[in-house]
Amino acid sequence: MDALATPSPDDQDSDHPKRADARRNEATLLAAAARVFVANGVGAPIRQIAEEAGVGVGTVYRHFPSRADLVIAVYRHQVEACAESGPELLDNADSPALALRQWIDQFVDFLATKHGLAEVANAGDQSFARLHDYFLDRLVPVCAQLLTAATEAGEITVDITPYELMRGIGNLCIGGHHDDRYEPRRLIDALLDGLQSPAG
Amino acid sequence: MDALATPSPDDQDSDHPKRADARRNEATLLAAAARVFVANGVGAPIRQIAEEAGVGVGTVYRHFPSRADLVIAVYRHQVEACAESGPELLDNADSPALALRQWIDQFVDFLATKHGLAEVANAGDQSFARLHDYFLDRLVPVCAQLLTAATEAGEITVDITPYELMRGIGNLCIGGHHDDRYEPRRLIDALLDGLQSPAG
DNA sequence: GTAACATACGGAACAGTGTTCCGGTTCGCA
DNA sequence: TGCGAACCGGAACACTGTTCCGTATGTTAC
Repeated sequence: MDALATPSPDDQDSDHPKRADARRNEATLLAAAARVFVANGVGAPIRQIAEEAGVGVGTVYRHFPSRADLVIAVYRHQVEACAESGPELLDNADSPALALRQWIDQFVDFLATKHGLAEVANAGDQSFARLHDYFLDRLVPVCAQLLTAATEAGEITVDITPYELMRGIGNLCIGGHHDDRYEPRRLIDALLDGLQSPAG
Repeated sequence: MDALATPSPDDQDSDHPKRADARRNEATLLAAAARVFVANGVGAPIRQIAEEAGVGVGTVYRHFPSRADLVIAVYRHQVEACAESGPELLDNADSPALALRQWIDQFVDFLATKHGLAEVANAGDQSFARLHDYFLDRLVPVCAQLLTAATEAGEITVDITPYELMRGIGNLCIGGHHDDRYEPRRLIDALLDGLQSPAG
């Protein structure tokens, strides 16, 4: 769980606060990475991010030991927002199943707008294991809550684990950009229909 | 289309038949690649395949200009078999929808047993574009036939293109091994249920 | 203000991979 | 047997991730 505790800009409140230049560089790196990710996807070379930030590669690795840590840091806010919107949607929607659909829709939006994020977060790529885990640890519980509510309301009739559902959604989003013939949302809708169908 | 015509062991019947050593090496390479793919997945280093075959890397590239060509050659028979079984299943099954399900089940079997094939065939990996195209060119028409039949029989009520369905199935299979918590088939079943559900 | 120390920086260097290229070898044919 | 074409092997290049260490900088104590 807390293996996922990633350095956030404001946890240098220990005995030895970070040096000013270090804090500055971390912020610069986050901004540079965000720009590069938008332009070239989350798989962009580390060197490119270092150059964009005007620092050496060593500095990148010191702040973010793995590329996954960098990606997590860049998208942390959005993932948190997504996680927090779950209970909210559950309270406000007309039905739990609807809330689940809205929540998933939001998640798909997030994945779709991040060039290559789904590919890398869900595929077996070992170097992104931490990213994979972060997404799952943060979002599966939320998904579980929505899924349970929908099941208890009798709206979801098929047995499926929250983990599987999240994986499935993530997988379906792979390649959703740069191919007009493939629109993940249609399949995701069908999948959710299937979970609600009494056919079994 | 025929941009996918891949060198098969027996198309040197042109004016300049391949030399004996070349033919021998191609066969050796195919066998070696098959072994390495099973052991280390289809993403294994080219050097490893060359070593396993006892040839230089240059030889690998001469016979198979891209890694995708090698993968295609290794799995060609199975893909062909899958493609050919489509019409057969349609003839023999109780209903078109059932035939579609059986066909997809077979395809999933194929993907699941090939270590990392789904990852590489469906993800955006540029160097595997030919593999992606081969799968699609060969299987989408078959899928289309089954899908059309099922739709005309009124068993499939949701609008979806064969291309999208194949992509979706392939995507869902990603990461299906080495993770007991994720069983693609459950989601694929749900997806197909969704396509059949009148809910829309 | 400055000395001394810890911290952080930059980028060279190493390792693994894909891909190309070419000198040398082998095959097939006359 | 001799010769040209086809083929082979692996060195060499390009690109990427990752580590390491001499140097520079910020921070603190005096």
